[in-house]
Amino acid sequence: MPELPEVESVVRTLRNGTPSLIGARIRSVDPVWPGVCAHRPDDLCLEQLVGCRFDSIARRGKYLIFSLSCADSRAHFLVIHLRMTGRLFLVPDRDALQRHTRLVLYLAGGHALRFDDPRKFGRVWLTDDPGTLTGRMGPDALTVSPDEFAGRLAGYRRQVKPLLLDQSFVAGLGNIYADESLYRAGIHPRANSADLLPEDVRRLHAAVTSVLGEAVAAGGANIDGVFKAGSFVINVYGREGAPCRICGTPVSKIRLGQRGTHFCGQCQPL
DNA sequence: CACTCTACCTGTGCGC
DNA sequence: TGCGCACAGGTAGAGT
Repeated sequence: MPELPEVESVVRTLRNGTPSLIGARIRSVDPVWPGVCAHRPDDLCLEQLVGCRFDSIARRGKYLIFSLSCADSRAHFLVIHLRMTGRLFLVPDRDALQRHTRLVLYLAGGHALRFDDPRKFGRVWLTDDPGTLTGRMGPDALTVSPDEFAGRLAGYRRQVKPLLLDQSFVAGLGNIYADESLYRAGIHPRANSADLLPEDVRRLHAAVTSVLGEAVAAGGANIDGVFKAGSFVINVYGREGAPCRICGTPVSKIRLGQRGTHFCGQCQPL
């Protein structure tokens, strides 16, 4: 399940890996599963990608934003959201499509950018204005300052876990890192944001940015071998009943805002 | 505004 | 063994 650290890892691999996607020109497009393209009314068609060149790659929350140079010399952006199970990689263009391949962009030079996604939740957009997708998002959760975090939080009166998941509050946290951040901060997921003390808010901000920063540095998470890519150690997510690594109390699991929520009742009192 | 529910999907893992 | 079903969750949108 790609959240901010996993998406950042994809960005860095595509940008700095060998080969790099930067500078590559799109030779042809194979929309293996056409539903992968969200295609809102003002969006462009994927066929218009042919001939475009990748100039740069950025991340905004969990969105990947590819800046393109195209023949019509207008600014085009390919935007991709991996959602739950999407994966993106550069492969030799002779590589066989996989069962869950949804889109292939064949590049000049013998490689292809392939998008695989078993659950078909992931989407791509081709647009002149990525702000139509990311405009309402809050600041990036990896780099938000303590003051901005506290200032924005003060505008809400909500359960803190669903608030952390709200991309218009801060962008990039998903279910796993929201639980991990609250655990590190020692804050109960059901706590109301308006009841947090200034020191709680400061600790929560530090937890969010440090958890994400460490996960980025580790190349993502490692959940009992489910995520093989990274080595970030998970403390509560998916560990219901297992002993808290701090106090030994069995990790609790509840449902909060329709989401599985994991925490230590001892270390995160309400 | 805060919240709840539903829809979108399919692989996994459980109970029977 | 095989069947059925709950479950996982990011986001949008509708409803309370």
